[in-house]
Amino acid sequence: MAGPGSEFVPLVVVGERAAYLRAGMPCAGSARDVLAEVARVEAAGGPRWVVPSAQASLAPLVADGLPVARTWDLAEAHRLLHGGWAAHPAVVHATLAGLPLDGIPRDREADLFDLPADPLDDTRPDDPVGPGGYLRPEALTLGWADRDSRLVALARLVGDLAATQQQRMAQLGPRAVATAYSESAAAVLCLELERDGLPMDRARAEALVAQAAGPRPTSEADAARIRAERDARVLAHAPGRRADLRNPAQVKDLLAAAGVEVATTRKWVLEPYRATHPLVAALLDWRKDERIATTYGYRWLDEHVGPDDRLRGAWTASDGAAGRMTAQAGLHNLPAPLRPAVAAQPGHVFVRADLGQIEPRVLAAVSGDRAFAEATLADDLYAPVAAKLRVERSVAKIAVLAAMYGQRSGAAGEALRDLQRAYPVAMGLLDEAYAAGLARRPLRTFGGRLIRLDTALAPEAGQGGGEGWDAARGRFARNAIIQGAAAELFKAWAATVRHLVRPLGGQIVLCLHDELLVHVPEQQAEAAVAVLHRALADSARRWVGASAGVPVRFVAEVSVIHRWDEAKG
DNA sequence: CCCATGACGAG
DNA sequence: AGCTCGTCATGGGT
Repeated sequence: MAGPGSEFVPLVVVGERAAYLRAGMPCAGSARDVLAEVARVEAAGGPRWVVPSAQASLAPLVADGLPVARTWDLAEAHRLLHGGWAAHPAVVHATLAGLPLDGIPRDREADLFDLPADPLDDTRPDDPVGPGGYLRPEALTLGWADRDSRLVALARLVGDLAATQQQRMAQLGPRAVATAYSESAAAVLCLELERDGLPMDRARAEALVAQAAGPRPTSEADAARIRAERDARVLAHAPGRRADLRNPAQVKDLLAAAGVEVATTRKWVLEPYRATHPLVAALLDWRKDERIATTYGYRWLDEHVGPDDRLRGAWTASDGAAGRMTAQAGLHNLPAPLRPAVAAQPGHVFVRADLGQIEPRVLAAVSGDRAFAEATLADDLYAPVAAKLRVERSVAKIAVLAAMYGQRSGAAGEALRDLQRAYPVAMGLLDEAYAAGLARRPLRTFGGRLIRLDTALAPEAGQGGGEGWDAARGRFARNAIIQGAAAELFKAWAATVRHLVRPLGGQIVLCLHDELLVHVPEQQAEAAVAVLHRALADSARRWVGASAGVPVRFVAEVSVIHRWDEAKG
């Protein structure tokens, strides 16, 4: 008896029409009817729904609150297999058919007029693949898919494409297939994150914005006055001079007149001068406030925090580089001073969990370095590394990070050489990645994601650039295999947590590279804490899988809080 | 109006 | 340290 999810069911939604194909039997019709049927099938222990993308096919189901459990996402699978971000169905199809991408036909009409076609027009064939072998540009519009037979043909094609992708994944190994599952789940999670938003304390947010940006302006003129006052507090330290603080060149001159000569006015350049002249300190503080005033101010609140006090932004499951999740509306770069405004709803708490020392632990896993894997058994991985290298912990930490990210400056020198001797397998993997970057040779992450280096950081392939760009590409490659693998483990963890907290009435409300924020009724807090730990153990074990010579330990710090700033800094 | 750049927030 | 992302403001081009 096949378990849930072992059955693959292609599902396509085009405007108001939809179709799926189960065991060769089509179900097609109005989107409302078909999706109601999908919900019933899902509730009865669903199959794995094969979709062109979660965004295109599952958005209406997610909007209705259906917790779609298992999917195969053609777009995410494509990004995994072939790298980059472009994953339109036409791109997926052409790639799998071995056709050049620059031959993909464009149909302006389909873009502009997404309307049902004339029902008497029977001149167009029912094959979604056109005469040139490419997917018809109009195939995913109602202009073409306006009748059941065509929707079913489309679903059949989607199923075939997924089958081909699976074969290619399987050639990469079982881990790549598992990664395709969790990447697909992440794409659904992205829709849920966007639907549910991040709970906010609006009054607190307004107060925090006011602290940095002043009171809410009542008019354009009022706004200008407040801005001028903010500027004046900096310019007071440079009497007799005028400068536009938003113009780096003028700021540079202003600083020079005060005796502070800098090449650029970047924060990390100025920071050392903070104490040398009060102007520098005032300027740096001004920039902090200005950031909140312009980017995270009242307009941001009004635009992105809904009437239900939830902060919402669009999410993507994988960026074009190493495959991390991204979010808009400032969800991934909320300034620390605003974090107290992220607050659980009454009767609820946040369970916050973040992965400790995730990148070196991932390095141990993906390299299979036995000695380094042994170090992961410690709560603090750098302690055993320091002991082995006979150096201070801080030195060991800098050396490990330098190895992973390709530091050029600084003095990690001798420790780096010792690191090479102590953990040759892990360091060798990093060196291979660096070499691949130099040679523009593509890489794959542990989970099978293709890291393309022919286009990355290339001014123009072949010409120019020089050593600076080559080395930058090397560092990018070195970092991508770690960052990318960490993103895969993170998403596998998140997908597991998503399933396990639902019965508790909980939901993931934020994903932050190595951190999960789960919103849960307070009486379920302890259960959720246990879930987060268990989910990590399970997903890490599945993810590391057969390569486990020595087990690699992953750890999560989990805390129950009411406001986001409560847990450790 | 588009686009590159500088600056900075987060991990 | 090094890498990724998103966002805003400026200023040089069209």
